[in-house]
Amino acid sequence: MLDKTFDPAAVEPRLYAAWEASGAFAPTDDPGAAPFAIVIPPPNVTGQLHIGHALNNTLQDVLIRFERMRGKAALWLPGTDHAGIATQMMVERQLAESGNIGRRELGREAFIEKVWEWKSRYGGAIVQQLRRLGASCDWSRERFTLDEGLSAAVRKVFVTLHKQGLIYRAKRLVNWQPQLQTAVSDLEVVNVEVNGSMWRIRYPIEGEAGRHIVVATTRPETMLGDTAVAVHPDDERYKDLVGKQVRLPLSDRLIPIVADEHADPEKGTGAVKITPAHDFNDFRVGQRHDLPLINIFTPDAKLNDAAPEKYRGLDRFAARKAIVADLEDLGLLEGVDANRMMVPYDEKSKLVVIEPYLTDQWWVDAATLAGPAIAAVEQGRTVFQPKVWEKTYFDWMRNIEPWCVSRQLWWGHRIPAWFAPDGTAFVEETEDEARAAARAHYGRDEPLTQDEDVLDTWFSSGLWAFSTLGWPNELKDVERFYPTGALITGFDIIFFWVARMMMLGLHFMGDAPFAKVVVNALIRDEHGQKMSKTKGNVVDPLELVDEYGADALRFTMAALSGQVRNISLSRQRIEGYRNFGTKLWNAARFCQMNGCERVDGFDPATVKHVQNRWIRGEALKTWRAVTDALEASEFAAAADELYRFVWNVFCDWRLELAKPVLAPGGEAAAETRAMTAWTLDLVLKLLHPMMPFMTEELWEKTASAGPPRDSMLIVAPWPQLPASYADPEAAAEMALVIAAISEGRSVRSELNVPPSARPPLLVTEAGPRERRILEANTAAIGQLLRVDGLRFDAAADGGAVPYLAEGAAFALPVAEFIDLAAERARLAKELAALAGDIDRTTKKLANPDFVARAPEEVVDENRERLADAQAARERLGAALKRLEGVG
RNA sequence: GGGCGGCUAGCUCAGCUGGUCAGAGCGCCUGGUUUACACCCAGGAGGUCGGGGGUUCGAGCCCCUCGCCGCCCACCA
Repeated sequence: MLDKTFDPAAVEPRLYAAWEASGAFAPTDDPGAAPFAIVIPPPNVTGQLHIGHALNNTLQDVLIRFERMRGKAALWLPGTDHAGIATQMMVERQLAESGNIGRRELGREAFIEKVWEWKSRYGGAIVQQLRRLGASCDWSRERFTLDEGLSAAVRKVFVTLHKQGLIYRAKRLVNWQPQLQTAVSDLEVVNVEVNGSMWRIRYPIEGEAGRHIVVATTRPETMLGDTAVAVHPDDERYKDLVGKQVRLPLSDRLIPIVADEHADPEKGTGAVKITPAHDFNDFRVGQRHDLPLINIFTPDAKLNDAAPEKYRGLDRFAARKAIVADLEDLGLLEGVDANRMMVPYDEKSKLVVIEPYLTDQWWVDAATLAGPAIAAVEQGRTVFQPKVWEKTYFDWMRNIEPWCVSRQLWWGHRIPAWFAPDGTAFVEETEDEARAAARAHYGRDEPLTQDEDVLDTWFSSGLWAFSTLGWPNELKDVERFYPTGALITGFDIIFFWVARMMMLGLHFMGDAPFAKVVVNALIRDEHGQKMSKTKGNVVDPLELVDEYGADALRFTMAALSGQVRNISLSRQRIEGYRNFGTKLWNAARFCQMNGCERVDGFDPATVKHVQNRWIRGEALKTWRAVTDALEASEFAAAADELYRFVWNVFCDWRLELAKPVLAPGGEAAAETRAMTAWTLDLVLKLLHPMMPFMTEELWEKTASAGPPRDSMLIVAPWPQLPASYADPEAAAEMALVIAAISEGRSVRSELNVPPSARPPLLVTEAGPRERRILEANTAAIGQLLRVDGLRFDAAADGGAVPYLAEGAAFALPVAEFIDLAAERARLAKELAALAGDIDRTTKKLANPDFVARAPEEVVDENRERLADAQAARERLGAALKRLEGVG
């Protein structure tokens, strides 16, 4: 006998181990099986499972379990990302905390050794946590972005793109992270609005004593690198100054006043200082006017030797203070205003201000690669779900900038470029090849040194969809599983990851890496607030698994996944779905107690009893809805349908109505038992992708009753139900029964009580309402109610049609009439509602426009509704009158 | 500055191509425990679908407009 509740803590580890040991997670070798692969969005090795992972990986698992049951060669390929910056920062911080020497003192090799050490110790955490969720990944293929195979892919891609001219080295302004002293990409910069100041500074005009031009700036320290002042060509105020020079304060350099469209007469003073080495706009202005670039910063953003001596070595913010003070002393500070402004911060720490900085870096020509990636989505070869994200994708892709892929870090893929003493770079997959290339170039051996830099983490994850399958060395699985079936991921990495996978996948494989991108919303707390450590509203998915079980969390994730932008998660919600599991568990328990065992060779097509024909049709509908929903990756729709079917159809009605049928001596009892067991089995299968543990457990627990199970549920075939299972007649009849019973209060609680033990009955007379209930329903609930006036007429098919003689005495459960006043009020209210309905419909039908112009079926529908309402009014009116008599 | 999304019961949200669309879960109120389930059952209260205009025989659902809220992008001195 099943316990009263399911005990996830006891069951989950055991079942997971059994699944894993059985090899069920690996794709079948059956050559006839259609391949279906999902590559996991690789979490950072340093990561801990958060609620977003729980959502994302639950959906992937639902999908992969579904496709596996459907007989496909389903592969869910797991792995982790080395996460260059994040991991390096974390290990560095730990070194600092434990009082070790820093990275630089340690040296590159020793430091990387430390990181690997750290990875081997803690890197397994997140994959273990995925197992707790029930993720059915093929762990035998687990990958890491720094694995040798994936590194080979990185080298090959880099070299190929370089040879194709799509990767190049260039000296440009980059987003410089001065603390880590590395370049970062545009995406790794976040702009934050802060309170700043705008200083107005007088730049004296050379040769016109006492005259000056006032420039406005939020970053006065950069004036040390100014090489011009720009004004708009049409700006009358400054027209005569164009071509003249100013004497740059503090530096005492002469710089020109140039006319450039960039200067906006509306902004600041209309005159803008130009610092080409420290501002992206000024860089472009500088190029137009052939201005020199003066870099005034060291890599850690202190002033360098290009600055006047007194400022050298000062941090940029200290320098700002000093410069403002000095300007004030010189009487060159015209004023200062408070200013709300956007300041670029480092996306990871959100603490370090990013500095535009002139360096040599490697760039990917993203605009060229973006073309096919845009076309693939335009042509629908890859679709985003929900579709609104396509616009985001297009907007970014169509305005894409060159991608800076080099990072001045140690943890990552070292760039396969070797420099000769003259600075020439030889980009090859191996040092030997580089050497050979150099020899060919120079006609002799030259000493080569490899580029110190590593690649952006997203460069290697951009290859994930095919590098994990073995490319470039082993193509068997690439051929089999690429393109993958679907990518399920969060919207926050559409640019970082999805876009790059599209570009690189199309370029190297010729095909988009996935047919569909399912984009998840961001999970927030129950009030729609973003989860954050400072707010203290972060929920740990593993705690939720401990508390409610993995199935409850998974089902919650699936059910909430329909929310497009934000998902509000509350414990109540999870509790509700945990309760759903318990409900199913108890339904199974009920089946067990009532001997509803699977019967060998049982064919639902042959059932006779109306309830059984009905539930067969309902099961068909649900099977279809769930299958369609999962096929369309509409996880929420599948979850809702199953919730509704299990609770509101199977438990509320099927099992309740079956109770009298299952009573000893019931004619249809055997058939009903078999049908109930069959339905439960179907539910277990349909629910398995979302609630794998409980369903597998029930599958196992019901194995001994009936014919033996041939396999675990995880590899059980997805059901195939014939359309002929539908039975409109039974559906109509049962709809009537359900409606009738619904009208009678407490009838359903009566169903729980054996006839002999029912409470006292009140004898009354049959009226239209009671007749309707009983006549519609005799077969199903006849034995519930003691009926004296029940008669039977011969039916055309030889059966018997029950009817209630007018005025016959009959009995209803006393609860039905226990509160006559309430019943009267209810009827009165219903009548009022009907009156409104009748009124509205009558008016509608009286409207000639409506009758003439609305579709025929709509008009007919309204006519029917009116007739029904009028009939109901009569019926209810009579019932009310009768009740008044009784009261 | 540009773009996108949202504003539907106390809360969190469903409502697909305009014609039972005014819904669900939770919360709240009332009543109910002899053997599937109190993680339960039966019932109830509660919304002029952000405001205003328009199109239509008919609009949460289409158009215009206003108002909030959120997100993304952007070089604004």
